Amino acid sequence: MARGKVQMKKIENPVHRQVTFCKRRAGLLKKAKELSVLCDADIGVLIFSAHGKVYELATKGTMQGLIDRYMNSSLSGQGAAQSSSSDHVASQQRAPSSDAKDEINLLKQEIEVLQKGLRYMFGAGAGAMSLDELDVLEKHLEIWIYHIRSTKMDIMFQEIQLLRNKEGILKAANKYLQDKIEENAAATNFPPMTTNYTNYTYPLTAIQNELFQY
Amino acid sequence: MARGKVQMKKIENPVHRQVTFCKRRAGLLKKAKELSVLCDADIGVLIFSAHGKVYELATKGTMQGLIDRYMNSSLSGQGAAQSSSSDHVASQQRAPSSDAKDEINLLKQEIEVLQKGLRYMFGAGAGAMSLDELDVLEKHLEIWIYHIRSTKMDIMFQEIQLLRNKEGILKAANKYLQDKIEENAAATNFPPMTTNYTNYTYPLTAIQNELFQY
DNA sequence: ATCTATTCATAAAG
DNA sequence: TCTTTATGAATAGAT
Repeated sequence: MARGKVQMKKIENPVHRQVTFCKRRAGLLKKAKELSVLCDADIGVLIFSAHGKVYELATKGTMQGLIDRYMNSSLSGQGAAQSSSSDHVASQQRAPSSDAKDEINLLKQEIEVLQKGLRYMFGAGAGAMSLDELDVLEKHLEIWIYHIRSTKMDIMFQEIQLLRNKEGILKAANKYLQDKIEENAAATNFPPMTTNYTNYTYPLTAIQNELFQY
Repeated sequence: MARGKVQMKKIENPVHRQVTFCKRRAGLLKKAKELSVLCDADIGVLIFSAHGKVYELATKGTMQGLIDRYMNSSLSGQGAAQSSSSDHVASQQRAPSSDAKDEINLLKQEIEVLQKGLRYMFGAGAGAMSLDELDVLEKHLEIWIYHIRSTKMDIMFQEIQLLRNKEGILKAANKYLQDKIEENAAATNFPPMTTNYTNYTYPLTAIQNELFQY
């Protein structure tokens, strides 16, 4: 960059490091956006600062959406992308159209690993799995758990939304009915009748008030 | 860049677009690694090409690990994010109904305290931990994550129960009010009034029937 | 993939 | 943090 080539190691001066962090973080996110727009790609960036803050960018939808997509693609893409502390490396395609045979073979391999894993879990084949196989198995289990949790969350959240809607409609209906009763009471010209009506409606109002404080 | 300023829109020529995608993708990942090294940050990058390929980079651990970390941090909702094409937003609180809200806030505080503790631990004892100690720590963290997740589940489940109770009581109250109206209608000796009442109650009954089929 | 003319990003300073 | 500026990096277009 400017005024001297930069050394590729951690900047020791905390002030310099912080300043550089801000600048380069902004630069990185800008580059990500540009790549996304220019090349029609969807990009997610997660940055965890040393101090624990999280910065994120999702060029399409939400980060959660991109994560879901990533999880799904790594289900079929398994081994390829190792990324880790150095490389990028692309993983597989998810499109079933082009290489159906390859995909089938991949799935067969996957099933084999998983069957082996199941045997391993039940103690029969302890020691029979290689480290690599165990890595694959671990990744699969993580993804499975992730999917299960995510699905559970979605279902529960949907149910909560549904119940809230029901509640709103019921409250409205209830209010409507009450108004009708009061209206009728007002329309009636017999004082004793009015008293009668209020005796019926008050308890309900009380119930409602309690209810809606949750 | 070179030979003409680039327009910030999708490159229409597919060949140009592909070339630029490769170049800029490499550039972006390089920048991410640099930022990670220079500023001691942990970065994850996910790139979904328009053709469905997935490219990833995780500067520390695995992408799965970074995702887990992201999920947990967005649970405690600190959010210092930014994002451009749309947003970001780091806090995604979901089921806040007064009761559950308090519990969620409590958990958030607890998580924050624990995160501070962890940062302290890592900062103070980095490099000083043995493999066995790290194993113990890892196990603890797993258990911790498990507890966080199951607590989230519990809170959501409680909210569902609460809403179901509310629903039941509201239905009862509604029925009671309807009965009152019908009772009044029967007690009234003016035919036109009776017609009036039924006109009011039928629509509501219809609403209820629809509702309770969910 | 390689080359090169340009624009871009940014380290250091204010 | 924001601005300025000198200079190293990234890269569009061509080969």
